Amino acid sequence: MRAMTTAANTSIQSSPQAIAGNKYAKKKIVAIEAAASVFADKGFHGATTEDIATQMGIKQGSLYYYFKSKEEALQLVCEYGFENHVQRMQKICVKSQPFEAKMLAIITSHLTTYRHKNNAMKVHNEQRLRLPEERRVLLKELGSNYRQLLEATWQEGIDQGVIRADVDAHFMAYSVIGICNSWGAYLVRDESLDLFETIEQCADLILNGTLNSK
Amino acid sequence: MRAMTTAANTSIQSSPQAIAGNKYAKKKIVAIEAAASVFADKGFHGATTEDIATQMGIKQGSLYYYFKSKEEALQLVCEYGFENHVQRMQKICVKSQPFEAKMLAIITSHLTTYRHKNNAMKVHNEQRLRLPEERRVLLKELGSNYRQLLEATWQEGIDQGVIRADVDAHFMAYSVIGICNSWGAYLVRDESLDLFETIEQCADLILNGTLNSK
DNA sequence: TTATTTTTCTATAATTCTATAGAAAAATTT
DNA sequence: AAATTTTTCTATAGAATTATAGAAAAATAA
Repeated sequence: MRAMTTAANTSIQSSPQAIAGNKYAKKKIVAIEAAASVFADKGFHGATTEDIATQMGIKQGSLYYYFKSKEEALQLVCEYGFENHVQRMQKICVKSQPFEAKMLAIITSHLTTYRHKNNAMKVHNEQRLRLPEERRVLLKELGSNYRQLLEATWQEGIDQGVIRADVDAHFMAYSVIGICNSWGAYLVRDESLDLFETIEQCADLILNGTLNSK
Repeated sequence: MRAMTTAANTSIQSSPQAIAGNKYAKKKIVAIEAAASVFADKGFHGATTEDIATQMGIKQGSLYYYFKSKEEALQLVCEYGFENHVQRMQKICVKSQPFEAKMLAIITSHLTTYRHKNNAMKVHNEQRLRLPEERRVLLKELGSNYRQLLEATWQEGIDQGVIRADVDAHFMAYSVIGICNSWGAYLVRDESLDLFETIEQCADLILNGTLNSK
């Protein structure tokens, strides 16, 4: 059985993750979250590997048991922050439901992600461009996936006549992302901000605008 | 006359700026813009003083003729990027004009600033928190000034009945800033984006929302 | 308990970066 | 043209940082 583990190990992945399985994997997540918190605070270049190690209670050199490099750490943080987010988006968009419900779900998902995995999402948005292209392949795919889903949803709304015909789906996709990211950053910064009130206000702004229609 | 210059110099300000007057001041702006461009690209900690010097065609050590430190460079870039912006905001808000015209002017000013002083504004928004508190005194004042003006404008609109009574002026102030910053960043990134179309679309979204009212 | 594996530690090589000092070059004034 | 001032350059001290190697400690399995 040990021989088997070792075999699977070298053939599939030679990382300690594959060897030790659960325990290592769990602490690696702790490491990713520590890195997320430090990167969110100081930025990628402003953060040191010592900061990250200290945050998780180990010494600087020991960090390299979990990351091959500081750059890899940033990559993992970004992917960790963005992956589930996109999956959730897919579930919302696939489901057949009225436009307004969909949009509310999208905004809720986006802002809730900030509240939960706050640091990693923040790092994804603010620091991912510090990564070289090679390390952004997955992130790019996820990102364009996300935008496409959002844009298609707006087009649906237009086609159904729920949304004004002169609205530009592309513009709105970027706007929603912009609004959510900007309020998301506030949500991270200020714990006292009410999540649900913010969600409602964002949805109201995006759908109804602000003019007194009477 | 030389004696006088020297006197004025030591009593008021001992910087070379005060000594050489015009020429130095002009090249200092070149230095600030070079720093802005490099900081915008690589972030404060990711940028080196060598990058900035190279950008303006001088050697690393010579840069210190214009900046006392890299940190001072960031401070000057942020102030340079934000100052005129806030002044313009004040002019718009003081002038008595209908709410909708005011809001359009605000958005136009904000996005136009990006197109022109693009890098410095971008650096102000993305990198100013890398400065220690002491260096952000002026920036903070400018920022809270800006937000207050914006919030007061929204309150005016509500009081006049142009804007729905249930709209939150505070929320809207932050939202406008968020939308403008996010589209501003796109404007910097993508030269081909049409400025005036973007302005119109932003205003339309903020005022009318997207729902088909009929 | 002993052996093995996993995790952390210490120490350090190698590199990079900021800031300074003093010399050199360029520009300006006398 | 000579003297003075301004601007840039070279060289470098000193500090910080990443990543690695091998020893030590802790945890797990035999």
